[in-house]
Parts: sequence; C-alpha cells; structure tokens
Amino acid sequence: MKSTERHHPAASSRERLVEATRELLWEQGYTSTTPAEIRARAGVGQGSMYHHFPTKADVAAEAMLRNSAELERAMDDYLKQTPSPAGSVKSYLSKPRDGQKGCRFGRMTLDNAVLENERLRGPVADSLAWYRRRIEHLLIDGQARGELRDDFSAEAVAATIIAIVQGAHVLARADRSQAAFDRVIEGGLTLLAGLERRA
Amino acid sequence: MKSTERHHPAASSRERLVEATRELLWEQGYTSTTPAEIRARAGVGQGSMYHHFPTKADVAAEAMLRNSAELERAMDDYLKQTPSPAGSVKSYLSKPRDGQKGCRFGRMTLDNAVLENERLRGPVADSLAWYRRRIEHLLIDGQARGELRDDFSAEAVAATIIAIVQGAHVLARADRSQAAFDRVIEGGLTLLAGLERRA
DNA sequence: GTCTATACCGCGATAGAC
DNA sequence: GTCTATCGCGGTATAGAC
Repeated sequence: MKSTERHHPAASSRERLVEATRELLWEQGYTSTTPAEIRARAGVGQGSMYHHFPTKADVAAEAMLRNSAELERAMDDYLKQTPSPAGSVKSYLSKPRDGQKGCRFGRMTLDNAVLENERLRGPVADSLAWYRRRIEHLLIDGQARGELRDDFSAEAVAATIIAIVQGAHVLARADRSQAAFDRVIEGGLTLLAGLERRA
Repeated sequence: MKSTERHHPAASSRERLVEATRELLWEQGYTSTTPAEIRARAGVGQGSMYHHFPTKADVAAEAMLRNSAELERAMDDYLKQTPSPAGSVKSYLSKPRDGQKGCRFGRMTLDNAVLENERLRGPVADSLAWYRRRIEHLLIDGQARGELRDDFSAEAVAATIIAIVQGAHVLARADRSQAAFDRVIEGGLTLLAGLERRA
C-alpha cells in the first residue's frame, strides 16, 4: 500500500511490465500479486498490459523465464571467482542473501496456482535442478581432485546443499530475522567441512 | 473442486470447523483457503461459522495453535522410540514424510498474510523454534556422551537439520516428486555422519 | 446456535475509443 | 499501442429470521 510506483521510464512498456512482475513476484509471490499492481509499478495503463500479455499468467511466465536466465548467469559469474571446487561450494552457501526475502524460485513452490500451471512451474523446477547439478559437478570435481572424500553421493549432497539454503529462508521468514538464516548457513558449513578429506 | 465434504459429524460445530481448517491450511495454505471451503468441509452453515469465529484469521489462529500442540507431542512420542541421541537426530531426518504436502508450519512462511498477523505467525515461529531446540538438545546430549564430535555448534547444526527438512519440501514440490525429497534426506544423513566421533 | 439472503469489494479480464 | 470505462465473479463478512 506504499511504493507502488517505481517506473523504469527508459524501457518499453512490455519490458517495464516484465521487470515490475519480476520484482512483485519476489516480494509477494504469484497469487498475491495483482495485475493492477503490476500495471502501477510499470507505469502503464490498464489496456496496455492486456495488449502485451493476454493474462496474468503470461506476464508471470515471461518474468520467470527471465529469472532463470539471469540467476543462472549470476551464479556462473559468482562461482568463477573461486578457484577450488570445494571452496566454490562453501562460497555458494555463504553467499550474502536477504534471508527474509527468500529465493525467487523457492518462494513459488508453496503456491498451488504456480504448481498447477506448467508454464509457471517449469522454470522453477528447471532452475532449482540446474543449481543442484551445478553443485553436484563441483562436488564431483572436488572428489576427483582429492579435496573431498569420495565415499558419498555428490548428487544427494548437492540436493541437500540447495535445500539448506531454501530451508534457511523458511526459518528466517518464520522468525523474521536474518540471524535465523545465518545460523542455518553456519551449520551447513560445519556439516560440509565433515566431507573434506582428512589430513 | 472435488472432495469438499468430509464431515466429522460426531464433534461439535466449532470442533469440526477447527479440524477442517487444519486440513485445508495444510493442503492449500492460508490465503488460498476460503471461509466457504472451511464451512463446506466442516458441514456447517454460513452463519454458524461466523457465530463461533468472527473472522477467517480467528479460525486459522486456533487451528495453528492446535497444530503446535499436536505436532510437538507427536515429535516427543516419535523420538521416545530411539534410545541414543545421535540416533534420534538421524531418526528425525529419516522420518517418513509426504514431500509434496510439506510441513504444516513451513508452508505458512511464504504467505505474507500469515507473516503480517502475529496471531498466525506466532505459532509458526514458536513451533519451528521448538523443533530446533529439541534437536539442539539431542546434539548436545550426543556430544556429552561422546557419540558426536564436540567441536561444532549444536545450535547452528540443529537449525540446519530443520532447514534441510524444510528445503526438501521445497524441492519436492518444485519437482513434483517424492524422490527429490528423499535425495535431500539422503544427503542430510551423509552430512550428519560426518559429525560422528571418529573411531 | 444455526440458517438463508444479501452486501461490499477487489481481482481478473474485456470493450471500444483514440 | 495506449487509454478509460465497464463487467462478471468470488472472497469475506453482515443482517436478521428461526
């Protein structure tokens, strides 16, 4: 009920609609975001929105696809900074995050309306799976280089690493505190250290 | 749009309303659950519902409080079966769960309407914190008995254990598969094993 | 304590002019 | 491509009889 107007006046209407939707999906989720809010934040008129996108689900689907592309690229860039595979996994876990805002994808999974629409669920499932495989390959690489023990399933542990971040968001939101988030990450790093090859 | 009528004819109207709300909150979350659905599943009339509870938030708050009481008791019962503290933590992780249905509490944290109402958020935060402390004490106990290493923060790791379960639900829902849930748990058990005192 | 009827509002989408 | 005006529907709650 406050800052509904944050125009991006440089871009096209269509572009502004997608960006506004991306923000609102993150802040409020899918069901709670109304076409009127999207329109207001994008600074476009009522009819204009329906000219570019037939339904709310269509704007949302485009916003989610853009999320997939951007976040996967961002993760690649982020991980490029760390040379060692095991270090990259630690780095992924301890990456600074706003615990209460949540993961753009994870946030969607509790909304039945998203899960029931394949065009909305698809990008969510695909991106989370992409993250998992990315971590999995880092773990396998770490095992190959002898940084990590080789007696565990990289696939399963990678899934757990992703889940830890998702769960941290859940606890941070419930507790309304970043500290709850950070505590989960601290424990995650502790658990991860147990996989390092013993000296 | 299907099985809306599952009366519990034995109990009082008020009782049936609370139970119906508990089920619907689990299946659909708070915002997506309508008073009409609650009324229909409980098998009570329109006015009757508003006689017992002034607003939807009031029924929901009562349902959440009951969830807290019941689930905390259930966890106590469940953990009583395992003698060793470290075994109890493993047991908590590997407890059979419907991955796609989610945790009754975790499911609520992605709904802004819940977080903005202290009477709804309170039981969620309290119960998740209660779970965390329960696990924390098991870990401390395990450290004291020498089952577990003593060089880690039981508080942080306990938070991570809870987060793993919450995150597993997120991934299972995104992937629409129990396998995604089970994989996270498998990785969690692997990580947990790294905390055991070395032979 | 339970019922039916009804009111209000905002979401999601459409119509049609410019 | 953008605008204003409008519509149908369902969520949430109230009124008032029995």
